[in-house]
Amino acid sequence: MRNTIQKKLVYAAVCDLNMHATAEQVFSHVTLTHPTVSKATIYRNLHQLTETGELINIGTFHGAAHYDHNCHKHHHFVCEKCRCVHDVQGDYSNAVLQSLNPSTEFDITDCNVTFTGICKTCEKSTLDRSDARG
Amino acid sequence: MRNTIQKKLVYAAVCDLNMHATAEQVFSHVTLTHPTVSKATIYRNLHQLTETGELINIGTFHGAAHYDHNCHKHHHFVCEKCRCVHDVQGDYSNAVLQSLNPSTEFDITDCNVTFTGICKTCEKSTLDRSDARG
DNA sequence: ATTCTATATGATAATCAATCTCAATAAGAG
DNA sequence: CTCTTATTGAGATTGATTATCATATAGAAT
Repeated sequence: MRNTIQKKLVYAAVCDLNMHATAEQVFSHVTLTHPTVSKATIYRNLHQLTETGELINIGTFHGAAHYDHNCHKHHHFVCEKCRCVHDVQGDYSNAVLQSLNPSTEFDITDCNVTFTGICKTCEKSTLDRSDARG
Repeated sequence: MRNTIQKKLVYAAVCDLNMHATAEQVFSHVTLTHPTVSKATIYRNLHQLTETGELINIGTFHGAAHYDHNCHKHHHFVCEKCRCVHDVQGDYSNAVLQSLNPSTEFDITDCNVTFTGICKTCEKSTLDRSDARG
């Protein structure tokens, strides 16, 4: 595994963008200063950095994956309207895993807890619109 | 909302395929007997049936969505190798939600708990391969 | 510093899942 | 049976990601 400048740029972008960036956002950010970096390189490095544990891949169930450089245990909230991603502090995975009956069909090694709902921004804009209607 | 034969076929396919089918699998199954049904119709009806609560959309974080006709509260296990989906009985969402500190940034209305690991089939084939190597 | 070689890159095509478009069809109310 | 409107089929389109492959380069060995 080589420490290329592209890899450093990808990692730096996820940090600079301050949490939860998509591959597309990383691509835009990197190409601002290094216009020749390929999108494939962005994806390849996001993968590699995830495998080495330097980044976390946040699956959101719909659309693009988001990436997080905050690798201490925590969870995420995904807004069902705008699909923005926010941190939820705490570690609920272990509690769930400990209360789980062991399965004979498969070896459960982890559990993903993702919170959903509506973020304050979307909630506010909904209220604004219903106000406007009467 | 009309009760078209296509909608019945889609629902029946998810049941016949016995849990966790993808849109693609539903399409293949339906077109066995009704070759003219369009893929768009499969997707449209899977959506509609999910909205009415007759089906559940199982997000797996990677690849296609799976659909489940078992609508009583339960969770899912996703194998990280073959990405097969299995049921995990119980309802851990409420327990997690109740132990959660209320957020001021967003209204959390639900939480998704998905278990990951390696299924017995994949585990066995891994062992077989390492046996073969020595 | 120079050479070497496997890994990484850039450009782009290909794939995969899902959605959109729109004329034609058909549920189901009247 | 008629009418209205939701639904359909076919295929184009989008969006996210992966694959391909000749070229470039990181880093180890000289």
